Amino acid sequence: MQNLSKNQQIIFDLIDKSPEPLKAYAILFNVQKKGIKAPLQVYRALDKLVKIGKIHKIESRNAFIACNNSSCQVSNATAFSICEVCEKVTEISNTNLSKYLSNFKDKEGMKFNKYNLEFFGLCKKCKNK
Amino acid sequence: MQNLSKNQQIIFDLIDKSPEPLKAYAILFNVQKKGIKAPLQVYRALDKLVKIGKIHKIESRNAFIACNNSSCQVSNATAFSICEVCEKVTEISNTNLSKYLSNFKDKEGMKFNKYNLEFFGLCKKCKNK
DNA sequence: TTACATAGTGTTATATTATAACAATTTTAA
DNA sequence: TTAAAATTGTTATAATATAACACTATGTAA
Ligand SMILES: [Zn+2]
Ligand SMILES: [Zn+2]
Ligand SMILES: [Zn+2]
Ligand SMILES: [Zn+2]
Repeated sequence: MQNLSKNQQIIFDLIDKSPEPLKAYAILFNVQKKGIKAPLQVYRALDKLVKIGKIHKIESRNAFIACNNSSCQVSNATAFSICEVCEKVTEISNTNLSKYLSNFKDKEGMKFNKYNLEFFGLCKKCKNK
Repeated sequence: MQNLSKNQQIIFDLIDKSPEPLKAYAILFNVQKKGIKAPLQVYRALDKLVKIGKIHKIESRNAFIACNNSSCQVSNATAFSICEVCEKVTEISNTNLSKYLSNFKDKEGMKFNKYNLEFFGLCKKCKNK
């Protein structure tokens, strides 16, 4: 559990308090008043935060959310649900699922040290409309 | 099983015969001799081909591969293994896995009509080096 | 404490990926 | 046959991400 650098902390705080995934340039816009002026400064912090598992990238949306799963300190096994109407994203923490996927072997018996799963559908709210 | 339009067919053929996932601008470069000159022409064909399940997008790589799974004619349930060394991508067709994921319910009992799963690790070849 | 490695910062420029907007043509099906 | 839906062509531009270089801060081990 290492300390974050200045830029990493600024960017993590922003993502962590956001109710929705944030895109890199939205982050850039938001942190310019704090002195972070260039895309690279944002992307470097994002890369590091992803690497240490403080945030995750939602690949299908090119957006970033804070990890909500204390046991997920390394970002090697992630699962999300994504509402196709309101774009609400929720990290899924399900022991059964993560066990199943971590132990999954392909046809040739290969196991994988990392996975990312994205479910798509309607969230509860959007379903009841 | 609808027929493909001219541009869709050209682009599908290219992806289908490629041993590796292709990126949109690599596709564009390759089909320029066939008269497809602009990014949008490529992206429109890709969108359609993804929609009808003839190809899939590898989200973490922004690249496209042909579907190798005859039962996967709609692209609503996809799984891939990706080698982090040589970038080889293989579509996984595993009844047990797809059943498990299609029936998965989250904490609130929600089911999802669609998912995409990407495994990362070393392919057989890269592992034995 | 010095020196070395590692990680982080700041900056400019540029590469890569993807869509907006508009006009025309072709295909499909009632 | 005619109207809707799908596809095409084109120019311009938006959005996402990295290269390259110079410098600074931090940790660590002699
Ligand atoms: Zn997490
Ligand atoms: Zn919703
Ligand atoms: Zn498929
Ligand atoms: Zn490999």
